[in-house]
Amino acid sequence: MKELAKELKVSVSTISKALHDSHEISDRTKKKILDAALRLNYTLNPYASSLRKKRSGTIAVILPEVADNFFSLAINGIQSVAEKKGYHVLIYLSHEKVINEKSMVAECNTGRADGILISVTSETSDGEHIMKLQHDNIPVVFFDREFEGIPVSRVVTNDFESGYLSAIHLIDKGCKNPVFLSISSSLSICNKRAAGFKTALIDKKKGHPAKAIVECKSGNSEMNSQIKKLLSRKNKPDGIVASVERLGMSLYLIAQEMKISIPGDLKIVAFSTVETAPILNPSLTTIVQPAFDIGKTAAEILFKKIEKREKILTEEIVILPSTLIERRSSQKK
Amino acid sequence: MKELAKELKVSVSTISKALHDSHEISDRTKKKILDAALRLNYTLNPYASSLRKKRSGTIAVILPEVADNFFSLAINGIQSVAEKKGYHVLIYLSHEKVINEKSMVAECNTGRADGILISVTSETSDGEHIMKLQHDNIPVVFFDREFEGIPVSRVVTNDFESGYLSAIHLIDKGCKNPVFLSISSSLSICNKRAAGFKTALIDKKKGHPAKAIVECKSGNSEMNSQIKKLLSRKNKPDGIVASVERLGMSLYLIAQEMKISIPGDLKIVAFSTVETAPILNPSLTTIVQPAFDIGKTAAEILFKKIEKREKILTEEIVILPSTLIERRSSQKK
DNA sequence: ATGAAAGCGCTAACAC
DNA sequence: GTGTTAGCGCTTTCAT
Repeated sequence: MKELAKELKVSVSTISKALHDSHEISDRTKKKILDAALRLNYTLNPYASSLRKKRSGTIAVILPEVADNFFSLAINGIQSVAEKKGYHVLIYLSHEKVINEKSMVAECNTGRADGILISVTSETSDGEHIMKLQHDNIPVVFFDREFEGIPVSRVVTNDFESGYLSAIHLIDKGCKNPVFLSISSSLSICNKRAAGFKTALIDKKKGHPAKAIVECKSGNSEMNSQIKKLLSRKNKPDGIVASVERLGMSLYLIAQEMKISIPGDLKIVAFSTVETAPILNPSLTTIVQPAFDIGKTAAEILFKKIEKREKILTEEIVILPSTLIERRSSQKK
Repeated sequence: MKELAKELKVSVSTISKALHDSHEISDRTKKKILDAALRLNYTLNPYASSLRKKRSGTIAVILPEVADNFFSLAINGIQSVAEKKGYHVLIYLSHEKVINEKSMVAECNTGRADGILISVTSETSDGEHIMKLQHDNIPVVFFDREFEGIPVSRVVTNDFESGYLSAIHLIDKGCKNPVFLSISSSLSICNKRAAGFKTALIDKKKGHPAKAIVECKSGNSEMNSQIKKLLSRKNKPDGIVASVERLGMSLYLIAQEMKISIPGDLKIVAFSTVETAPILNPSLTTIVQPAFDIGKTAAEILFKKIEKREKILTEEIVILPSTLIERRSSQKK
């Protein structure tokens, strides 16, 4: 910048202003400076700007996993609005470990990001680290996987209703003993789905509400053996709702292996955005979350918070509904 | 930092050194400083450090799309090594538009990132923007989708051989008229796969090598109609290799719609890492790229370049082989 | 409309 | 082992 200034015989402040298209600078000077910058291949140093302005122009996204269609789509939504705002996006993958999540949150609490979007791990059992962020005045918005009981804005789907609906669907299709496969009893979205499911059984007086929620630790080998046990016990279910995509996939593989016929012996509904649902064998009935819009909306709320930098900790809650798409895996005989 | 210094009655440089665990500082002082930092909730400002050190501690990844299993897995690989190195990862999605790619590359050429990993769009037809990065002395490594003809390190899979193998596989399974569905004639990985395919037909004197490569523009509606046309023309193929995941999925959906029996009337092999391959209807024969390792290796090479900051523009090329996994979609009658 | 100068928070060279 | 100081590249206030 100094070089540029010398070259053009103007001051650095003039350059800075010109590069920011300030109205204080004449068009002629602006053009001269812009041209010279281009010619000399000069660009502002973003970190010097950040340091001076105390804004990084960056947001961080902390999420469990990117190799999951839901999260990929959500990132697309987030990125679409960040791009429009001229912001950069840092991605952190917690891999479902709360210890990673905490250190990542701490990393973001150094001024590195102007705001954080977060989808918590299935282990996350307290919200202190997240509250600390807010306390230090850096805006946070949950997308999809919220942590309940703390005043943080969030964009989620209608988990309870979807859980309810999934049970009704299985009952309608003739299931006598439907079961909800939960991935974690500390993950609130999962619990809400489970609660909706259970409530439906009670309302309709079907199945065994008290025994209808089966928890299945993630981590593949253990998960698989738990599913196998479930599918071979005496009062085995004739209908299963998979609370997350991964469980649905495992269920299919295991059913195939155990030669259990879907939907004949077992009907399946999965919470999932997986694109291959219509071409699976059999095609899979899914409850599809509006992943892109969840990400997009969460980012929009975050930017609203970033832009009005007052300390208004309003807790905005947006609920975007999921859609049940019926396919062969839950077909009535 | 100044506050901390005042509080503890030491100098700022002592603090800086202590926080970086310098051997110049006594353990007692270090502990005192670390404790106080924790107590006062103090952390280094990363942008001030970046400014001073002329290193950002950040790498950028530019890729077409994250909602694609291959890229998701590659990101996991990249992130795993970035994390180990204590680096942060900026993600940019070009959405297959070269114009986006160019502006993203330019963004990265401001000192924002210490190195760039890039998988080019299917539109990218020159490497100038990328050469400019290298010229400005910021290291670049291609992962998977390289741009050929410029001296940039790259980590790719054995595309030619895999293409060759895919043709041999279809021929072995009895196909008389196998076709390779290409997504773009400017994407080098796709061309290499196609070239391998064609070479196999020539070597084995099967099919119609000159007409065996069919290009299919991406962008969904057009793509679908092109596939339909292919599947209903007079000399329609009895075997297809889908050059990328998305094409394979579309092919399945359309075949289902058109009631074409797989593998009876049409055998399919897809370049894909999709997890649902074994539970598709029918299960899908895939050529699986080592996505995680491609990302991981590319990141490792990038860090090697970042760390030895000399201007050695050695062009390192790593080829990690793909694996053909045979399933029902290509089964012999 | 332009320029001078202070300072954002840190690091590193050097002095003690 | 600890302190002093210059300066990274920029923005912004104030002066002209």
